[in-house]
Amino acid sequence: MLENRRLAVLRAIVEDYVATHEPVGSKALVERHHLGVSPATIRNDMAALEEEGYITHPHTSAGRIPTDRGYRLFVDQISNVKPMSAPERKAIERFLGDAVDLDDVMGRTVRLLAQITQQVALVQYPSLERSSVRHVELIAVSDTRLMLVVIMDTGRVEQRVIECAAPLSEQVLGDLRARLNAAVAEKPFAFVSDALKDLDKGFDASDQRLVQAVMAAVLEAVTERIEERVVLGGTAHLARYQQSFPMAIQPVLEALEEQVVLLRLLGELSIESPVTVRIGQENDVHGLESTSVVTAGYGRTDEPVASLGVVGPTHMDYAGTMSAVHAVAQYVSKILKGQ
Amino acid sequence: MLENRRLAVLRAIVEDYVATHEPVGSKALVERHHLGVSPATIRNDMAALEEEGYITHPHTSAGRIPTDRGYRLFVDQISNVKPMSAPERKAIERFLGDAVDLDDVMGRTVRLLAQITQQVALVQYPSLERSSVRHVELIAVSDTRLMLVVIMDTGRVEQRVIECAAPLSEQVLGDLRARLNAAVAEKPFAFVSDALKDLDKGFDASDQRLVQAVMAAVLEAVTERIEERVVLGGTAHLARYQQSFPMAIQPVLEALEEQVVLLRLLGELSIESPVTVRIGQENDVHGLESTSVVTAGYGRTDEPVASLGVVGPTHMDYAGTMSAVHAVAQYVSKILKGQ
DNA sequence: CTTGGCACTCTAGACATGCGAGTGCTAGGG
DNA sequence: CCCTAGCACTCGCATGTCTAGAGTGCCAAG
Repeated sequence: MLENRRLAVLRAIVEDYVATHEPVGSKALVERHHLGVSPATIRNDMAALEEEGYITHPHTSAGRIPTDRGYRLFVDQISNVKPMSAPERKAIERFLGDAVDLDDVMGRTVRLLAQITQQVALVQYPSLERSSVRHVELIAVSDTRLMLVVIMDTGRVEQRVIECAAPLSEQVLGDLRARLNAAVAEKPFAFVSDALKDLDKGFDASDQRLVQAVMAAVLEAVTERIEERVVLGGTAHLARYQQSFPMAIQPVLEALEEQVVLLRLLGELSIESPVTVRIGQENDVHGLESTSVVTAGYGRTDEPVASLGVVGPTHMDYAGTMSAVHAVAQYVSKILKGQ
Repeated sequence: MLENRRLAVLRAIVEDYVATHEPVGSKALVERHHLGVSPATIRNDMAALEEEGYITHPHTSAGRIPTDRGYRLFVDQISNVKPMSAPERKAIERFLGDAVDLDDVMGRTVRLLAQITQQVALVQYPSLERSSVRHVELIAVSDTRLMLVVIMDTGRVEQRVIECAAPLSEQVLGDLRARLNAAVAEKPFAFVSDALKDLDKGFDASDQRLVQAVMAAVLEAVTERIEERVVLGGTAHLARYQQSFPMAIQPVLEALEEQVVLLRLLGELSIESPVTVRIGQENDVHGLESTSVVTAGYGRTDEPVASLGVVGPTHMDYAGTMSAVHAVAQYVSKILKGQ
């Protein structure tokens, strides 16, 4: 009973603070939320909550605001991720469904997510997937530089540049191209390594080095954790926060420009929950200590291979954001499966 | 003589204001710049300059700041774009030279430009270029959806999705793929239209619609003003301005998220000058009325086909920014030619 | 045309002050 | 044992006032 009310008080504080962005006092609390007790009682509870580290004072004569720890407890209480309304769902599906290719899907997704949550949206794509090689192309870009293009089943395309010691002969190139395609075309990624094994046998000794370099590049293109793109959108929403808030957006913008940082943010997903939330200091990323990150996995198959999410102030609407992220992740997966 | 000094005064005002970001008064002017006259004289000149609309007062008892028109006059006076130092040039060349593909070149360029100018950098690429088709690939992504991939000589790749009314037959697809490649491979873009003209003749009447759709898509991929990517970097620098300045960055960030806006910004280049500068209101783009944009063209050939630039506050260091933009554009062109 | 002087204007910063929101504590009631 | 009411206290914030200083505009003299 007692513990229950304390939780309710914490929840009320978080909700009010998220809504108003102003420290919330005991009197305002009992007025807005119909807790059946007096302000004085609330004050006692508040003192206890503060003792336990869930809320703080900006200064003595101000109301309370939640700490990171408070938000964490609050978020953990949110069990039921409320679904989106039917018209919302329809709009999302239509908007994403119009996309023409993967880049477009991702571009639309990031805009959609930023729009819905009114925060900065991130989408990472594509992680390595089960698919096969469609076609391999070799292009001589100059005397000693070769461009390798690998087209995947999915329509994804990888490019590599290969430096050659000796000038390239068009004949050898044509030969190599033909054999490469014969060997790897339609092969799933997992078998490419095998398929390439004996490819260099049929070539002159003088061309061996080139052939092996190309083979290595092809293998790298399909097996290595290849270029992961991250797109982001809605950075303008950052500006809104700091109008009413003493949060420096410069370090946030800086962090958001680092691909590596973004990949790390999006990389670690929790297993048990469909939506991962990292609050304030829980992000050990320089510049994002005073923001929260909400992410979810998505993918063509049932186990997620890539992830998307949003970055916002710690005083965000967690329930709404979490459901939006979850919903968008699901719809993107659906779209990808449909293709 | 008189006119000369007025210009000198304007220049001095701009320089001081750019350096300090504070309204500059008559006394400070004569102290810092050794104009051989007294503050009172400067005051008269200032009054004249204000009359002509080159400078203003924030309020009666404050110093003067340049207007957009003042900056314009100032910029037009800058004739000699000062070159970069030798070590700087070396560093630039090395940094850009390490790039592995076009995406990488552009990613590096945008970071470099943002780093040098300490402003927001934009790079647009690639505009339509004189090159030819290397290979065309058709992939059935589902029963009724077809993905078209066109690989260019340059290594650039375009993708299109084609919807088909009837289910696809693998036979027809293979046939079409072979004929397409025979027809367009190695053809410069300009001749693709011709080469495709009679391609649909050899197919069954039932497949005509599909074939024509594919032909149209190929043509579109190579001739239409195809997807122009714009990358941007250094948005964190925006935050710095507004710390010391009452400029809202939200509309700027919003504008920078619109691809269309960016393309328009980068699209219009002046012909006579290697570097284009648009100051304040000269950008008729919503959100960028209080910023200046400095752009330059670049490209594989001598006539520029794409452009890059920076967006910054109107009180930027024009001379430095212009030379940086110019230099980077040149080095990018050089790298592209070298490939 | 330039210069020095002078009166005037306006802002930024310092300082004082009253208000009000909010707290903590203590004594009393269910 | 927990809740409630009341009360004194603390502080930040907004407001108002004042002053110093920077800068201007104008005028008369060189």
